[in-house]
Amino acid sequence: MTQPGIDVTRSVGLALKRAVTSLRTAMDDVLRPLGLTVSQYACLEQLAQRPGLSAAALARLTFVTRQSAHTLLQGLEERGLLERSADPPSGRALPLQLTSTGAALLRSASTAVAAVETHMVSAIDANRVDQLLVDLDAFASALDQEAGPASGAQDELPQ
Amino acid sequence: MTQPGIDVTRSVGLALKRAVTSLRTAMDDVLRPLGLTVSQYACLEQLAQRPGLSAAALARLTFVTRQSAHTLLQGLEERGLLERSADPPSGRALPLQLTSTGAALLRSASTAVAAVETHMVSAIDANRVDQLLVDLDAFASALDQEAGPASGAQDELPQ
DNA sequence: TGCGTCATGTCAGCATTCTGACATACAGTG
DNA sequence: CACTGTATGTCAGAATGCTGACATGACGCA
Repeated sequence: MTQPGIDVTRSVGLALKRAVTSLRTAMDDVLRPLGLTVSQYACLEQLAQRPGLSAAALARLTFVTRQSAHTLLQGLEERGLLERSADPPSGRALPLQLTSTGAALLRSASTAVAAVETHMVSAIDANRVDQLLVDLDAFASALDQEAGPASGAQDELPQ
Repeated sequence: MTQPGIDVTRSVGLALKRAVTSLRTAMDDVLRPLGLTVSQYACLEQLAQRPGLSAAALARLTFVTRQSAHTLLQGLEERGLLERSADPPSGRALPLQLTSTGAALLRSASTAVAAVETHMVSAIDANRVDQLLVDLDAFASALDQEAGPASGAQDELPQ
């Protein structure tokens, strides 16, 4: 029973999972009144910061497949929160952009999500936040390089 | 565009998600040759450390619903990796335990997973690991209390 | 010009996990 | 003993995300 080193009480992986699960639940709770899921919010947020993104590019940024992004975007488009330019400027990629309705909804969502994140972050010493970000990023980088490219999604990010 | 505070480059939530996504992918990669998913591995691991657990208790420990655990356990039982005592000692709870086959497979899985986690953790200064665990735990606790009980799963953990 | 490759959008099917619901078994209370 | 409450196991359906596959448009190259 004394295996290599899976002490549950000090597994970083488990601690990460717990934190993410709690965060996701909390975000779900504040986004539900707005009729958004966490994935949908992530899409809107990215789209606001990078208008004209294609669906495939958006998928990479939100760490899902472009198929998943496709169905998700369909729902958002039907609700009038975003629109896709009818004219493909270059290849097949259709630039996406928020409608004014979508932008307004995103503002509410951003405020709510920011409150959740602020509350979470306030649970630790402010001086450690920056270091924490660096460490988490180091984790992702270490794991991604190990497994070869295309770890988070099916392609590299285009930057 | 200058909203409350959703600077993507320094969002703790996003950093957490990236790290967890990368970790999950890496674990999937090493567990796939063994025919296990991350969820299945988590079940086996918990079961090895706490033999006699009921399915519902296992669900709480692995942060899923007992319905999900049920279907997952069915698969593991059919593969002969675990067995449930036919006699309910008390209520309806059927104690679960690993078979020797399951224990052997878990040993391989544990070794593989430990290697992934070790590799991830080695990306940061060893002195910060303990603090990181404390901080992540503080995140989860802060979020859980906010949203009321029953955040991670549908019930509190029985400890 | 024609062909191979790649990225994208899209459809279909499958897997996983969730919510909802129901039956059962025990504990507590009258 | 009967009634209520709680915990568990289990089934059914829906939601979400994945893999696989295909068609299309752009680009590089002979």
